[in-house]
Parts: sequence; structure tokens; C-alpha cells
Amino acid sequence: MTRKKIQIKRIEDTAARQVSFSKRRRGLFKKAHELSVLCDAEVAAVVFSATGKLFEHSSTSTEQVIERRNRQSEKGFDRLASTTPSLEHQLERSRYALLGKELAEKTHQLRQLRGEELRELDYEELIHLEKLVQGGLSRVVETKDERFFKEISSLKMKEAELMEENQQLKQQPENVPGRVRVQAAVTYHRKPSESIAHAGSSENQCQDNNSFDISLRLGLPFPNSALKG
Amino acid sequence: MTRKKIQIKRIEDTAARQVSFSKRRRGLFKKAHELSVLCDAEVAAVVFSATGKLFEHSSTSTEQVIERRNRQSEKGFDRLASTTPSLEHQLERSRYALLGKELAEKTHQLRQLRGEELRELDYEELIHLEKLVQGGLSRVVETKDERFFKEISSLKMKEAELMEENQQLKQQPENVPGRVRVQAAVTYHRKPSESIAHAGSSENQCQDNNSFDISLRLGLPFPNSALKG
DNA sequence: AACTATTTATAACA
DNA sequence: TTGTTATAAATAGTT
Repeated sequence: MTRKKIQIKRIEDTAARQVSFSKRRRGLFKKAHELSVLCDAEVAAVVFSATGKLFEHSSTSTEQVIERRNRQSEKGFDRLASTTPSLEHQLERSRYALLGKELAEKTHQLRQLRGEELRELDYEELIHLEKLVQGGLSRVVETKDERFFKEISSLKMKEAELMEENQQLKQQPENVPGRVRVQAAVTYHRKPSESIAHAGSSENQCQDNNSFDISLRLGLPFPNSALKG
Repeated sequence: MTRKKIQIKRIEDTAARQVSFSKRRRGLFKKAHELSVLCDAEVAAVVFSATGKLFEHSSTSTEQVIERRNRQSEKGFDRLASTTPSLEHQLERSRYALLGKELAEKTHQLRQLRGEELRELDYEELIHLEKLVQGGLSRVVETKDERFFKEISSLKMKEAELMEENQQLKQQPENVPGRVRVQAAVTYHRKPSESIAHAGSSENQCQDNNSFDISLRLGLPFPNSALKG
């Protein structure tokens, strides 16, 4: 809160959000530390970044604080736990339920972002959702165009290089040490004329060009997942 | 840290310590809240006072955050695994793992729909994603405009009805059986003239109109969830 | 609980 | 990322 007062709502700019996250996380942990020391308290703070990374700070150990918290809040549950199958089982059950809840929530959010299940949203919420989706769309388009532009430039550069090379080769028709390079140039030149017959010429070219190989998909944790459902 | 700088060490004066505890605890929770909202993070803070009282704050639920933390380090399973690898347990564990995988996938999809983590998508996938988001946006806008239009029409109809009613009443100034309706009409007529003095006349009118009550939010399964993150 | 004089935290910028 | 700085926010001591 400086240089300018900000509203407490999601920071849309990704870079700024990440910077803020780092700084504020440090700030939070410092405050937690001070509280524990100054006031003789036991404090634990657990933070997950938007990317799912875990950060934690604790005056003792997070385990210990969680354990103490469980003891504190459970009290009446112990008797029930001993009667039913096993404590472990119950724990697992509740963890499972919690996970299911999270999953349901995320599924619901997904559907809303895709423009479904909007009946339950009021006017203001719809406007907010629109802004959210609009923001997402902008970023997608931006990324797409960026990549498009890069690939175009890369292709143009390569084209220019090859044309120049060919020009030089034409000027010295019978040059023995340059033979291999001549073949490469010829291969390149043949392709476009071939592809008039086929439809997907640009895609074929892509496969020939290493810098154009965008099959990062093999490294995807969830290949194409966002696109299919 | 004011009036005088203090050292970060246990405050010896009991009263001062308690006051500081209250103030700083609130401060910590506020910071935790801000971090979660601004940076789209999941945050939980657990505090035990020196007297053993438990305070906690969490962007979602403390349970959920603790659970996620367990999942993250995947140490939660180790305990179970070391005890009884019964068939039942194994089944449950695999179901749990499956659920976790789904959750991770959905989380990832959500981020992509919001225009993040796009690096791993190739050009075609980006185009597909763009269409998807565009479709969602269209539906959101459509729904929003539909609702807007409905409310406008409803208001206009109401206005027309009332105007007609007033017109009729003006033509028969002293009509005994119509007395109740005259009062209603007069009430309606007085409002706008009153509201010249006040500023927010339109808002006041809205509150009078049931069809304009858009507080469906109370029925939301996950209130605002899709909109906040 | 309020009030402020200060210290701290931090948003924007570099 | 790391640092700087102008300003907002938190809060120690006080009432």
C-alpha cells in the first residue's frame, strides 16, 4: 500500500502478482514470527501460491501446530472414532470427502468460466465473470499472436538465408565442395511446389523446421486436457 | 513499532502483551486475507495464545489447507502405508490418488482458461483454447444481457401500468370505492418528487421493486467462488 | 476503545 | 530478481 493505494482484489497483471506474492509472503511470515516472539504465542502460517507451490512458516513446527489444533478442536470426536472402524479409516474418509468437495468446486468454476450454470449468478456477478473471462481471452490471444509472430519472423529469416544461399550457388554452378549444400537448397525449393497439391503445406513445413517444432505437448502434465472437455 | 521502536523479544508486561497479541493477531489475519485475495493464494494461519486459546484464519478452510499441505508433501500416505496395506485401504488409496489427479487437472484447466500457463500449448491448442474461451465469454455476455433486458422490460411494463392507472384516477378525482387505489397511486407519485431532493432515487425505486431483486447469491453452492480467485 | 507519533510494509518504478 | 522510494498501513505508548 504505497505509491498508490490499491484495492484488495486479485492483481490481474501476472508479473506484478508474483512480485507482490513474494513480498507479502515474506511480510506475513515476519509478522507471524514477531507475534510469536513478542506475545509468547505459537503460530503457523501455510501459504499456497497460485501455481500450487507450498510455503510455510511456524514458530515451532507446522506439524506440531496442526497436531495441537487437531487436539484442541476434536475433543468430542475421540469417542466416536474408537467405535467406528478405525481412526485411520475415518481420517481417510474425511480427507477423501474434502478432496471431493474441492473437486466439485473447481468443476463448477470451470463450467462457469465456460459460460454454463450461470443461472445462479446475479447481475453483478455476471459482470465480474465477464471481466474475468475477457481477461483470460486477452491473454490467450496475446500469447497466440506472439507465438505466431515469432514463427513468421523465424520463417522469413530462414527463407531469406536460403534464397541468398541459392543466389550465390547459382552464380558458381559447378562448385565441388559445395555439393551437399546445393542438395539441401534444392530440397527446400521443391517442397512449396509440391504442397500446392496437398492442403496442409504449412504444417508440413513446420515439421521440417526444428525451430518450428512446437510439440512441447509431450511434456504436458495433462496433455490437451483443457481443450477437450 | 511506533511511538518507540521495540525489540522483537517477549513483552514482559502481561497487559501490554495481551493488548499487543490482540492487535497483532488481527493484523496478521488481515495480511493473510490480503495475500490470498491479491495474489490468488490459499492461506491459512493458526495461532495459539500464551494461554492456549486457539485462533485461526483461512482463505478457504483450515482443514482444506492442512489437507492440501499433507497431499503436497505426500507424507500423509506414508503413515497409512506403514500400518495396514489391506485390500480395502489400497483401493481407497487409489481412489484418493485418482481424485487428486483429477483435481490437479481441473486446477490446471482453470488456470489455462484464465490465460495462464500457456507456454506448454502449441499454436493449434492455443487457437482451440481461444475458441473455447470466446464461447464462454459469449454465453456469459448473452446471459448477462438477457437478464438486463428482462429487468428493463419488467420495469417498463410496471411503469406503463402505473402511469395508466394514474391517468384513470386523475380523470375521476373523487371516487369513493377507489379510495385504496388512490392512496397507492399517490404514494407512487410522491416518491419521484421527493427524490429530487435526495440523490439516489433510482436505487430507492429498485428496492421497492421485487422483480429487481437479484440476490440469488444466497442460493449459490459456492458463493462467488468462480469470481474471486 | 481511541488516538497519534512513529515505525513498517509495500506498490510502483528502475 | 533485487533495490529504491514515496506513500499507505500497522501499531506502541498513551488517554
